[in-house]
Amino acid sequence: MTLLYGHVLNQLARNFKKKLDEQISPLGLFSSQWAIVFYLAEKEKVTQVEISQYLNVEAPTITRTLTRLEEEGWILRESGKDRRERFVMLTQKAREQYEEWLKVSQDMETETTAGISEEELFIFRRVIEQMNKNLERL
Amino acid sequence: MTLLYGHVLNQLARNFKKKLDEQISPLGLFSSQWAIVFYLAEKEKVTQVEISQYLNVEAPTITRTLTRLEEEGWILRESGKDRRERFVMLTQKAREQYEEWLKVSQDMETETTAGISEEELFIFRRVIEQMNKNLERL
DNA sequence: ACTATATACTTACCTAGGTAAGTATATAGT
DNA sequence: ACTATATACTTACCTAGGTAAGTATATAGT
Repeated sequence: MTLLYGHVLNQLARNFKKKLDEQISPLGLFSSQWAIVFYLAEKEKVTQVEISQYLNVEAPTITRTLTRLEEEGWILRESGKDRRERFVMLTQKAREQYEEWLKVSQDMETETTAGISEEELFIFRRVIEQMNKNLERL
Repeated sequence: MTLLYGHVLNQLARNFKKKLDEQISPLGLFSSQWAIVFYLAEKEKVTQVEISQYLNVEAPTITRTLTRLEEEGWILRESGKDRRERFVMLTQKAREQYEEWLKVSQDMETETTAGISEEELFIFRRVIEQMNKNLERL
């Protein structure tokens, strides 16, 4: 019995993030910020809780990252009728940059999956899904 | 074309780390510290560069984590003849705890891979390896 | 032997993940 | 209606990843 899966998963996730940051941070965003922007582009207007649940990241982390996105002018926040909530949406400026960010990040995905068959990728995704389910139970 | 692999990889790696931290941090170590301790247990005495290369983590991060391990009494550092180097080794105290840490982390691996066939795990590892190779080229 | 370069590590500073506890508002139970 | 509880977000503080630049020592090229 060896320790393996935690280790290799952590390494690959870090490699991916590091390379994406190299590509996308010169365009004004870090990869974790991009994950939020990508979600907002589809959803128009969401609460912080929705972002937190979608990304599976704790609320305080989301608060901090949104503050940075707001300071950079990529998002706006407004309060709803439920005054505990804050709605988040992309600015026009962010929408103008969106295609460029998307291209960089799609290219990363294409490069990453090169030389791997559809069948292998399918199993890869299934294994990840099963592992996530297993971890939820703990 | 969707963005998928970076996202799901990041999520799974975080889930794994979070659960392992829940289990192992009450035993006096965080999961990233455990990765170093696990390596040291096999290697007896290594330089920081060796740790950095093995884990594929930048030197400044290793420096910081080793400082914490030293403060907690889990490792010792001594300088070699090449006075730029610092050799790192486990303390007796750490060796006494080792089996307990190992058990927790092996149990995590077992739980994580439940319900996944050997064949699927084999392909999973191969895909990860190929993705790492692909990313190195970027 | 001398100087430029390389290597090992550190310092300073950034982002991003986490937990624990706090504040303000909404909801549920009576 | 009133009070206890739940919800949404924030603040404070910890670990861990990164880059850029610094220090001290070793090595290579002449």
